[in-house]
Formats: sequence, structure tokens, C-alpha cells
Amino acid sequence: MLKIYNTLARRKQDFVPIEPGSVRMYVCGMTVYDYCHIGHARVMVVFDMVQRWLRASGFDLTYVRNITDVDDKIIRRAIENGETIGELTQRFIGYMDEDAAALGVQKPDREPRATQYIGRMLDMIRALQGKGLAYQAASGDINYSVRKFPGYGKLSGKSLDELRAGERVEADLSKHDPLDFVLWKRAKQGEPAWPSPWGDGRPGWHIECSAMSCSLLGVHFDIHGGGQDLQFPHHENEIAQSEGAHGGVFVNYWMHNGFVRVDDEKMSKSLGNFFTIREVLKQYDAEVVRFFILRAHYRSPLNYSDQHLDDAKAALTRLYTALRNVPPQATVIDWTDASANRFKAAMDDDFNTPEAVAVLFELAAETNRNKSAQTSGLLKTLSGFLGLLEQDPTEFLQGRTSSTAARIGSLEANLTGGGALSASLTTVSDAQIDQKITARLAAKKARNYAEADRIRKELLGAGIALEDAPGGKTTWRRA
RNA sequence: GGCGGGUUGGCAGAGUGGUUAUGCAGCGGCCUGCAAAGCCGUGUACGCCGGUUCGAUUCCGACACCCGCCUCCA
Repeated sequence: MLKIYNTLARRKQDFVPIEPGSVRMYVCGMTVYDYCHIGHARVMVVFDMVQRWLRASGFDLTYVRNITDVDDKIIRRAIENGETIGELTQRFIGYMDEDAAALGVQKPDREPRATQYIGRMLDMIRALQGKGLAYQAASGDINYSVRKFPGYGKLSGKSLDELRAGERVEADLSKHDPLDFVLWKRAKQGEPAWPSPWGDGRPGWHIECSAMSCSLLGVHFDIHGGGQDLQFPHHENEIAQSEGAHGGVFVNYWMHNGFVRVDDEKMSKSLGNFFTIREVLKQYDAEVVRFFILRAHYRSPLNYSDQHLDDAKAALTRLYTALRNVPPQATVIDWTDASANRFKAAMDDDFNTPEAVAVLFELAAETNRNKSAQTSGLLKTLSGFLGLLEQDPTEFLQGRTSSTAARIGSLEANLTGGGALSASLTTVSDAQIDQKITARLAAKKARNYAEADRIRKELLGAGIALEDAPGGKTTWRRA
């Protein structure tokens, strides 16, 4: 039985499969005006993992992850660049898709863009106005009246009065309540605008997600996810809008992933402590990044540093080494098998990927011991549910796919300077390595160990580690 | 100030009312010409103080410190 921690309920409770066979999940995606950073990578990877496990568990999932392609930042950035918002967002959607693909993130079933659902947003705003939950302010904006919605604050555990007490922003006097948020913004000169009953304008951010989710998943659905920072006010406002307009319970399970931190602070643009995905992929294999994200629980904070990535790489190398040494057999999972069962129990327990990963390491150790292609096959198949160990082991170990940068076509055009890895890749060619290995084997055969060790040391200096396998064969990997 | 989360061995990171998480690093051994990889063994870890209990890192309370949200943010 799959259990999911629900932010709204604040306790683990049994996941009662809603209308067996069908689960609808909506995740707040990116606002596309810049490159995605590691924080974005975490959302994509975490919900990709959730998506994979739900499907593997037999649910008929519809997974929607939206794209915000109109908002203040996009408009500002487009003006700075002297281009249309369409040109800007199209470009960064392309980059996002490349980053996601590199990280092994499968495409959601639907990726709606806000600008395609303006009509639906207007319908909702009209409905809210009809119920007295929205009003037109003196500024011309249409605002949501939070005091008129009884459940406001239930997701974030905040009360309107407490929020008001802590209000840090200058009050907009045209609002009935400082916490009222905008549903429809009156267009300013030169801004992109759509016609509406209240004049030309554009949607507020929150109404976008309410409109897209109900259009594609219905007015009530099962799982809504996103980063922790969206809990308030974004998700709170979505509840107010969707329940306000349609009644009933908007979403059954709210899932929020923890932040990526740098030096114990949230990674964010304002702090300037962010690393873009493509930056990191110059130095680390994308699967190392994915592994790094999945080895922590999705709700825990995740500290980012080179040291942690190095650690993740070493750990993943251990798994791949087992796979390389014992080629896996194609396996159909027997869920009564002790390891498979432990893996499943971990995943069913609110997606406890660290525990699931621990099972993988136990299987790797067992594979190393019993040399069984079946054990190895189980390791590979279970890893597949997490989107891990998807590469050829030798290719991974020899770093042929390490520079995921090579797979990102636009990368080199946008970033200058080669990473350490690509530098070493060009230093020693495979042919040169093979040549050295042959020379070393000859030296070994002649019992010229000094020369053999010299060659090994020389290669190690170039980042190539030699390993003498039993049977007189020598393999290599990038250290 | 309000609300929420956290504090686990050198580092990372799960978990549990009494029994090995797991990975990296370290130490000892096996293997190896020597290494590497692998295998075997190896660490009185659970912020502080009280309480409940036969027994608490694990439940309850207080305290300290850290982080997040309350403004756009994954």
C-alpha cells in the first residue's frame, strides 16, 4: 500500500487509491526566462521519480507539469533583450527540455503553457466574481478577496490575522485586504495583453495553475506537487481559487519537495548562490546529479557542494562496477524476493528513496559476492525504477558519457571554457590507453614491474585508473 | 513577531521504544608481483535538560542552535 505524506494533513496516512487505476498529478513547473538551476533539477527529478513509481505500481497516471510563459520577470527580461516574450520563452523551454532529458526526466503527459489557457482563466475569474470572491480594485486589477474564503491558510497553517501582523510589504491601498492577490492585471503600456471583460490585461500567476490543472485533470484531482516555497502563497491561493470557483476539495495530496541549499542557505537567484544544471553537467555526469538528488529523501533539505557530488559519483561508481563485473540478466521482478520487497516497501513509504538506494547497494555487494547475473539483473531493474544505472557500465566508468555537455547541443555556444573533464578527455585517447595497457602487460610478462608500475602511474596522472582483472585482463576507468 | 521543518558516528544520509541502515572516508586482514577493484572484519552516532517506561536516539515537556515561509521563487 503506497503511502504519501500530505502537506495538508501533516501526517502520513494511507494512500487510498482514488478510483483504482487512475491517478491525476499536477506539478508546478518552471517560469521560463532563464536557465534552470539545481533547485529546478530537484523538482523535475523528484516528481519524475514519483511518476515512475506510480506507474510501476500499476496506477494509470496522468501527469501534468505546467510552464509559466507569461509573468513580470519574463516581460522584463524580454524587454531587456529586445525580443518578444514568445521568443524568450521558446528558447528557454528548449534549454529546459535539454536539461530534463539529460537528467533522465521523462516527459510529462501534458506540458500546458499558461498563454494557451487564458480563456479558461477568464472563465474562472468570472465565476469567482459571480460568487463574490473577486472584485475589481481602483487600479483596474481584479483581485481575490481572501477574507471571503473561509479555508484560507489551511495548507500553510497560517491565519489571516497572523499574516497581517507579520506583513512586510507596503500595503496596496486599492486592495480590500493586504493579502488579496491579483487574478487579472490591467495591462500597462507596451506589455503583452489579452482582451477581457475588464479590459486588456494578463493573468496573475496563481490563476494560471488553477486554470491549467482543472482544464487537464478536472476540478478535483489527486496529487499536486511543487517546491516547498510554493506552499505559500501560491498553492494556498490555488486552493482558494479552485475551491472557490468549483467547490469541494481541490486536491487530495499536496507534495512539497525540500530545497537545495548551498552553505545551509536556500539556493536562489537573489542570493546569487545558484548553479545552473548545464554548468554542473560540465563537471559531473547527469546520472550522478540524479543520484545525488535521489539519495536524499524528497522532503529533506539537500546541501549542494562539489564534495557531495564527488561522494555521489564514488557511490554510483560502486553500483556500476558491480554491473560491469557481472553483466545483468534481463529480469522480471518477483516482488516476493526479499530485496525487491524491501525496495518496494521503501518506495511505498512516501517514496523513501534513500532506503531504496540502500537496497541497491546491498544488491551490488551480493552481486560482487555471488557473481550471479540474476542478482545483477535485479539490481539493474530496480535501479531502473529510479531512473538509475541506465547507461552501459563501461561507458559510465570510462567517462564516455560523463561529459553530458556533449549531449547538450547548445551548451558550448552558451558557456565558455572547457571543464576539467573534457580537458582530460582530450588529453588521452582510448587508443593511447589501449597502447599503454598493452605495453604494460608486456612489461609485466617480462617481470619488468618497475616499467609496468611506471606506466600505470603515468596513466593515473592522466586520470586513468588501471585494474587488473583476474584472467590477465586489464580494464580501466576514469578516476 | 506568527507558522512550519530540522539537530544522527569524520562527511553524507535513512530509520527504529530493546536487535547491522546505506554510501564515502579511516583502520586491520584476504586477494594482488605491487596496486586498484572486490571480499571479510572494524566505530559505546543519535543537540541539551527533565519526564513516561523494565528499557528512549526513537514517545512527552522545556531549552539551545540552525533553516524555511510570511515578498517573486522549484
